Amino acid sequence: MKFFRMTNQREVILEEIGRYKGHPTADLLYERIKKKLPHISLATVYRNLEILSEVGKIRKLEISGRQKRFDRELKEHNHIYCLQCHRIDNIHMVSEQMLASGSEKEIGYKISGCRIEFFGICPECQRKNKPQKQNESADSHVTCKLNTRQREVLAALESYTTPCTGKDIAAMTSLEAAQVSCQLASLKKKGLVASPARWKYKITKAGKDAL
Amino acid sequence: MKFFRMTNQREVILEEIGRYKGHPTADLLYERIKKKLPHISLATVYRNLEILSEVGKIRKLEISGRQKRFDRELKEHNHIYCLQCHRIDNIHMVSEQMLASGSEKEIGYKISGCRIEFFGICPECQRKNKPQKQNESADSHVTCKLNTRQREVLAALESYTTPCTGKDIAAMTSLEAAQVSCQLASLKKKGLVASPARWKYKITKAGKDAL
DNA sequence: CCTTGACATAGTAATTATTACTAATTATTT
DNA sequence: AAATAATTAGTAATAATTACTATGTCAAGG
Ligand SMILES: [Mn+2]
Ligand SMILES: [Mn+2]
Ligand SMILES: [Zn+2]
Ligand SMILES: [Zn+2]
Repeated sequence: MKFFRMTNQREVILEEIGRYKGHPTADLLYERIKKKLPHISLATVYRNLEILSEVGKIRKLEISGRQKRFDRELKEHNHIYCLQCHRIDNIHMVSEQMLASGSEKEIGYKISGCRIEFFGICPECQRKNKPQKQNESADSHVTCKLNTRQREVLAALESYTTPCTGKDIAAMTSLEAAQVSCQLASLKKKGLVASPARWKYKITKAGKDAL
Repeated sequence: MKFFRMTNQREVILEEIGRYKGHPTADLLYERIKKKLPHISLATVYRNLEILSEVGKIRKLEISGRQKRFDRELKEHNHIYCLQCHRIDNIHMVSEQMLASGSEKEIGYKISGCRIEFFGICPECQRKNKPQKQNESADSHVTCKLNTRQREVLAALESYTTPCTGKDIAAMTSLEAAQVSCQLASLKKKGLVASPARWKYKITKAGKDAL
């Protein structure tokens, strides 16, 4: 494992976040830190803000579509931001209560919405994470049924909701039309694609599983 | 008001989002649209995705710290994304229910968290939005009590939680130390800053209001 | 028809925030 | 002290998005 050194730069960065009320951006902090460490580099500030948030000394705040911000407050809390001036304030209630009650008065915001994002590990990634020992066997075992061309065709089909033609697929992939129709035929035989209408193809449940 | 023309480019963009299952990014859509309109420009795709989401024909999805994505589904729903591969899926329950019940099985994600962001208009912006007619009077009325130097000093003080010295403020602003101490004295007389200890200054409630 | 002005476009340049790279520096372990 | 590991400043590069510019399209109104 990697050893974490509390360097002078890191101490000053931490101190400056602590001194600052609110949710400063990396460049704002840089401007301030420069006053104390005139030779520090912006890259150092960025790198250390990242590292400090990884080791849990600060929190990284990623508000959608905006610059990252950093937070000295480690207690669990949510945030509210202004659509107009983009300032960010703390909020200490949970969503439902919040929206229901008239407690918006408390912080003075006129609330127009709320974005909720869950995150975690998707089924595919969970599957990918499991096998660690059988590197080569896994590869040869799973792919023995699908060659790269078939896989490419299947992947292309998977991303469409409506049935599409071989030409469509050829356009989406690096394959030629002839190659595509050849692969489609073979995939259809295996039951991985279906043809709801002449020249129209669509991935099947089995096809999705095979991917 | 601005007139919205449904151009060919816009039709193709809309159609391609509709055909695509999931939450495509601008560049992915561009790659596909190019197959149909080889001369379209990436800037046109970006511009129109923005406009189409403004007029409500699609939804813009801004997942924190990542590329924007677009969604043909207009019904109200939330999203879940994978920390590892960054794929995004729909989710149709509300936060609390979701986390409580074991319904994560349903979508197969291993949920590790949830980000909640409220947004709206902050008190300051609400205030700023009100006066529209008295442009010049507002300016002269509010600022008659605070000159730019005082305002600068006050703003610097406001952003600190701990009391700080005149030197601190001088470092943060474009002002010289002498100027700062002169302004601090005058601000203190007006009750806009307090001095909890010799050489240490701190903004007062009145000072915050004056800003 | 022909002009006028609003809207849109392709192509490109510029911007912004962030990350990657590199050689030098500093701290830690042997 | 020498070897190793972590960190740094400075700079280059990247990625996504937006701004700019000259050109093109279209729908009235005379
Ligand atoms: Mn906070
Ligand atoms: Mn969706
Ligand atoms: Zn995943
Ligand atoms: Zn605001």
